Amino acid sequence: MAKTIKLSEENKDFFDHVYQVVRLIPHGRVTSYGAIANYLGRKGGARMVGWAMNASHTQTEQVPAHRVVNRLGLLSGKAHFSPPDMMEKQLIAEGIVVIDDQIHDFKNHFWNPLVEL
DNA sequence: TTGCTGACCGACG
DNA sequence: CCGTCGGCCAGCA
Repeated sequence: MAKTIKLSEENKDFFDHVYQVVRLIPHGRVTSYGAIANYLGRKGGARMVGWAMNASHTQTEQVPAHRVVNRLGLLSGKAHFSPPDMMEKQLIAEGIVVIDDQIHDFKNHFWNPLVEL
């Protein structure tokens, strides 16, 4: 039976929640998989965040997955973009310095949902 | 159904 | 510094 649909601004589904958080990343900022996982309560579930990103292309809404990197500021997921250089290109277009697939001053551009939200 | 993999992270030796 | 292991959970053969 159709019970109360809790579809509010916050969707309780992990994947959808990940997408929403990623979309909230400000322009010119980046975050890490672990930070998102931690924010969602899946402290060790950073892999799931990456998995969600992999499925992000299926979403109608565009997901700025290029703003999500690993905790080292390394563009670990760039190989999943097309072309792979797209991720780096997007970041650079937002004023982020990327050297050798690594974000320069990563901590300076880091956006922590635990703090910002 | 089981078992393995995956855009990760942290701990241990 | 490097290799290895456990944890988290979804998708697929």
